[in-house]
Amino acid sequence: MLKKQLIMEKALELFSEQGFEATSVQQITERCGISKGAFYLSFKTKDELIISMVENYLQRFVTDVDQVVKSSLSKDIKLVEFYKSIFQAFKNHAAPARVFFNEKVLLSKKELFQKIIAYDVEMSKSIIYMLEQLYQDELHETKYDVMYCIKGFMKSYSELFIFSDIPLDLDQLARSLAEKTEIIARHTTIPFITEELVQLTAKPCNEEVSQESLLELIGQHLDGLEESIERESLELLKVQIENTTYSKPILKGLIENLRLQPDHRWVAYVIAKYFNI
Amino acid sequence: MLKKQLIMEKALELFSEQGFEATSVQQITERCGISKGAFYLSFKTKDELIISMVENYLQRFVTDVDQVVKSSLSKDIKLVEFYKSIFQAFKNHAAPARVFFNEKVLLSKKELFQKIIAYDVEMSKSIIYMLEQLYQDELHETKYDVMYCIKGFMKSYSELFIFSDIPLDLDQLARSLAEKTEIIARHTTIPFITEELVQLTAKPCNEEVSQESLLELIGQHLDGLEESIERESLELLKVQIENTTYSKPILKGLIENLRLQPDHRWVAYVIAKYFNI
DNA sequence: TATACTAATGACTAATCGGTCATTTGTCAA
DNA sequence: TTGACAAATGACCGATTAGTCATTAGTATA
Repeated sequence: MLKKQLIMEKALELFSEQGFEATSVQQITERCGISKGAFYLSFKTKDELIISMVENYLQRFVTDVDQVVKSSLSKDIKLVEFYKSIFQAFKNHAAPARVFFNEKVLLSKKELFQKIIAYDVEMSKSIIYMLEQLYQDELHETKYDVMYCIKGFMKSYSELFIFSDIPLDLDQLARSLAEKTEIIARHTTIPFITEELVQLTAKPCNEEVSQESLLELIGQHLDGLEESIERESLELLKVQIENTTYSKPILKGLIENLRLQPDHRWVAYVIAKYFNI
Repeated sequence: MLKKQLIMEKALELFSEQGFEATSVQQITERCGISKGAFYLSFKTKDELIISMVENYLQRFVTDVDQVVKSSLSKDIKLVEFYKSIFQAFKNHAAPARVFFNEKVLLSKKELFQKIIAYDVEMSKSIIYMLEQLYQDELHETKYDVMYCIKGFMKSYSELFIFSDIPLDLDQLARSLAEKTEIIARHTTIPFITEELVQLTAKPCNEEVSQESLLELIGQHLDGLEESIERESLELLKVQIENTTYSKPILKGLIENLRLQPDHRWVAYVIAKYFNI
């Protein structure tokens, strides 16, 4: 789908310049050099466009970071590489960052809110994974606080990339923040963020996932999905939802199959939530 | 002006629910129980409303914090009280916080952008004042980094108040963050944020680079720069600024020569901006 | 060349927007 | 009761919006 990509790119430019609500479909199609009708061949509504964009760009950001975290880099340099990859991403993709990290209008649309939260949770998990790897048992109660600090560093320092194009030394920035993280991790004694708190913020809308809406979501995903492990997993899960049979480990495995493919991460997240996994 | 206050309050509710662009004047007047005409007796335009609101709420937030900073509290407790006042404000005024700290659509309106930046600068100044008071000469080069960390803590932890209404122990939060700040201040050795950088972000980025200031900057760089490709490039560029002769590709090449050397990256950036390259 | 089919168009609609202004309502002193 | 003045109204305006659909253009097959 080349057309879809083109629209997303140009729309991104406009959203980052003017904001989502203030940008009209007309403007988007003009910048693409296509007709208004052509837009609606690619996306059913304007909302569908922004949803696709969130999936496209946030997905990439989160998985990029996760890749560094899960890489075989030595402990000495992992933290530095972690920060370097994050700010490299902010530098190269300042426009999407501006839109998705700042435009919280998006949060008034429930579906998007959930999705953005979900990606934030993914990011948190990556960071926690890294911290456990780096410090193992040294961090007990302060693990989640260190995670919050890291996210704070990201938020604060990323503004340098988002609101200006001053040339910055990424290496030094990464080393500087790695040192700060190290210091915080080694010396903090007063915890505040508990595991319980993290779980609470992960699902602020304690809205239950209804069986009906979940089956519909799965139906949509199955459409236009060719024969594959993912399809089979999804079909098995669908049966499972209608009539419980398998045990938790099997379910978890099936969901994990889906999670590997970026396109299915969201549906995997929702199913996991439904089964409380 | 009671009517003005009423409108601002109700508008704030709606903005925090739906965002600025997505909220119509009609909706505001309906919630206020007044007519559309009455709205325009208080505010000339919808934009004037949001500007007034920014002034009203951000003003209060910044001055509240500044009051604590400038107070006669002892060093031991000042940091804790600083954080307590900040999160107290976030707790009590979650709605304005949601609007003004997250809705960066506002930034597409130039006048507002400048104003919000101005308040951010005020906040930074308060924090720096506090750090100088607390640590005096102990912090040399890392002063601005500590300030960025504090702002990062604020951004990260404030989400707990903005996106949920979980009951939280403000005292422990403040003590926890005060400890983190203390640790960072005492142990950081690798600085990243320089005074120059802070001044740059304080200025609106669209500012034209004047020929005069540019020549001065180049002059500074030429001093203490021995004979080299970089020096020659810089001298050629200096001549070029005073009297255009070369074509764009040549200029770009000369600037590129400078960019390779970290020390000259900044001057390269400014020159590129001057020539619109 | 004729046919069949998809991709693309842009005039069109109904709704909504920010903003205006002739008119009505409410409140005084005389 | 009247007249004068300000406060408040809401029908109305032109512009703009998201979204539709009859029509046309382009392309592949027969």
